[in-house]
Amino acid sequence: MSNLKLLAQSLGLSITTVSRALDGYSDVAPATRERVQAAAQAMNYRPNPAARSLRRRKAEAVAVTLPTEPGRFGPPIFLNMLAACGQRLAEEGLDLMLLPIAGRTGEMDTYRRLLDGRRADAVIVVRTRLEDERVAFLKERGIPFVTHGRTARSEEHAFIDGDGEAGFREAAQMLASLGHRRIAHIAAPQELTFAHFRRKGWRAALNELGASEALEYTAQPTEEGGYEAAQWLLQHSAPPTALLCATDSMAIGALSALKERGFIAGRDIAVIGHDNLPSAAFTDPPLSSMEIAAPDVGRQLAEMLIDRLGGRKPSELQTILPVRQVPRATHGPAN
Amino acid sequence: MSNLKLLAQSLGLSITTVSRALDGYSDVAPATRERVQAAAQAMNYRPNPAARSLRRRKAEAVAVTLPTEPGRFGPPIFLNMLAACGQRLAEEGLDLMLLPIAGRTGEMDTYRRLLDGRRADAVIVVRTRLEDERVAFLKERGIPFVTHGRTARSEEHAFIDGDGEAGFREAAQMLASLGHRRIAHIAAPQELTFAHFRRKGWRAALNELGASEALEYTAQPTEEGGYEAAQWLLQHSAPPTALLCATDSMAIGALSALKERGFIAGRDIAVIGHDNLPSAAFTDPPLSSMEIAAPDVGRQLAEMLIDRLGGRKPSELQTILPVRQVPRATHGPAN
DNA sequence: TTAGATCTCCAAAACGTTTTGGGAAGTCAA
DNA sequence: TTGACTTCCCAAAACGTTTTGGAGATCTAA
Repeated sequence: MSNLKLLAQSLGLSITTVSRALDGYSDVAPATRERVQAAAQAMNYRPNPAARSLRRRKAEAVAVTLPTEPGRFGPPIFLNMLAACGQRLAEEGLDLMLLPIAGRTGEMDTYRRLLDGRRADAVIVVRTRLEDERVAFLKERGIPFVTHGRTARSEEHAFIDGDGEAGFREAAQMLASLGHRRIAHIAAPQELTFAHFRRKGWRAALNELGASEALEYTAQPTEEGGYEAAQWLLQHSAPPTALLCATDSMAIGALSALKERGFIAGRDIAVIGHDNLPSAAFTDPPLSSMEIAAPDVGRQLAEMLIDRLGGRKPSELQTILPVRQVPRATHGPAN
Repeated sequence: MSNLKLLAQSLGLSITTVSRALDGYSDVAPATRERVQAAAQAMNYRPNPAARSLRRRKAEAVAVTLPTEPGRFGPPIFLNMLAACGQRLAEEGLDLMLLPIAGRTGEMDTYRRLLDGRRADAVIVVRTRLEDERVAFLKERGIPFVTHGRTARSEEHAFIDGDGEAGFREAAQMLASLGHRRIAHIAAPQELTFAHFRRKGWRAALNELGASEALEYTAQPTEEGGYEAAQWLLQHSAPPTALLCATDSMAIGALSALKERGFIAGRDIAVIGHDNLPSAAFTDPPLSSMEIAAPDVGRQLAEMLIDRLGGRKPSELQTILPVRQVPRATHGPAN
């Protein structure tokens, strides 16, 4: 409603001085600055964001693109993470834009539109794949970005990720120490980075243990996928005694398949998931899981974006967060 | 990168003409228009959004404010709804901004900042309460908005909502027809609109049935809340034979409490939830639930916002979507 | 043939900031 | 007293659109 011109008039100052006073330049007298600040407060002045970004040639916004295609979208906590991220960004005057994209094909179109149109100064890339063309595109254009999850070329860009590899290795080792020898993995599609690392951790543990066979089944990271995988694994000639699942959603599906066959998880067969979903504590039996040990991934993500926009180098902005085991009742000893 | 000036120069036309040609005004010759369009395409021209909204005095954006306070945020499908909404808005050239807000107090501050700063042309209000100060504020300021969920003064504003009342009435009636007489309700806090209507539907059914008592317990709409509620209800002197839960999350918590007491849902006691969470089909036994019968709530929400921005009256933009029962295995007959 | 209507086009003025390049006092040192 | 520095302020030029208010042609009707 009110703008710099009005403010300047009412103060008997020039627009320039008012602007500089509010921006904290040193070339305005302390007394004037205070006068200006008081008036701005009184008139409830807020700089017009459009005018500001037109002049500054910055959008003052960060975009996160959401692949909507495969129906479901990641763990439910995801929105909370975005909210936390947005909250921190807001403190810096940055808006968080949600950019949904149609299919895998439309994805790059959206990116181009986004960047040709200068609608965002930086981008958050989620649901990263090992070979991710979005990352390639952003790097080529020189747009600052942070990925949520690593890629095959992580050393070249900023990212934040949980150490799924260590988590799964640890979980598999624990299962082994409980006497399990046939520890199967219910994997998510391997082009997804998180799936790749979780599987890798499981494999590493098996290798260390000198396991001869490594039973696994890949499915969609949903309850359906986990159900299907468990069914397949259980009808194997030498069925596994433990199921290490890429996600809690899959683990919940697996639990359902086990129940159908009369197995009791934690007694007849061990099950462990990842994500520590809110409902994980309320499955029957309560699901053993693991989770990123940091309470504020969203905030850290925001912090990295801010640093990146401030010119900090990508190589200094690479965070791998430790994963903590959340043992419950589905991972008893082997029989 | 390229702008109207460059485009105009390369075509030997004025900026005005180029602008009007691209905007489809009738005062530019068809031949010229085509020439301009071709050139724009070739130079990959995109209007600068900041300049455009500065001049048009519109933000070309819609904001949705996310209460982050009570930790968890609504059903997991919520993000998908937002994505669908954003996708439709994008077709109209509108951005979707995520505005996280700290506490209930910070909420109004954020609204003020948002609107004084002209950062959004319209607002989506989620997690509505019956008496919602956000709605009052927006109405007073005359900002177009659509609420996701009704309020006590719904007739005065645009909203989209599921018919939870009918859904819960129907569910209670079905339970009664199965012989249940003590149908308890696990309620969510009644200031939340959805909770109010679901409870209302349950009460209506009980009244129609001439039930003398109406057992209920209110808790947070989480698994923990449902667990706590079920525990309380079961130690009643005349315990219920059916639990009608405000949300699936609560129902999942309730299932866990039942299991602990050795009850089998669907045989010893009936349980029904609402939302049809992805995991509802994989609880043990699979959870009977209900859901909004429309596949595209997000898109409809976007459509209403667009209409509202186009000047359509709120009274014409009020959608109550039917709720469909999703019967599974937790609602057997009474013993 | 001419007055008016119709077609095309355009110069210039916004929109509200930030930033550049000073300018006018006042201060200090010599 | 003078010249060089500071200190505090400002006019004007961007930034890239859209919109206003015409101006020249060309066409139409009498």
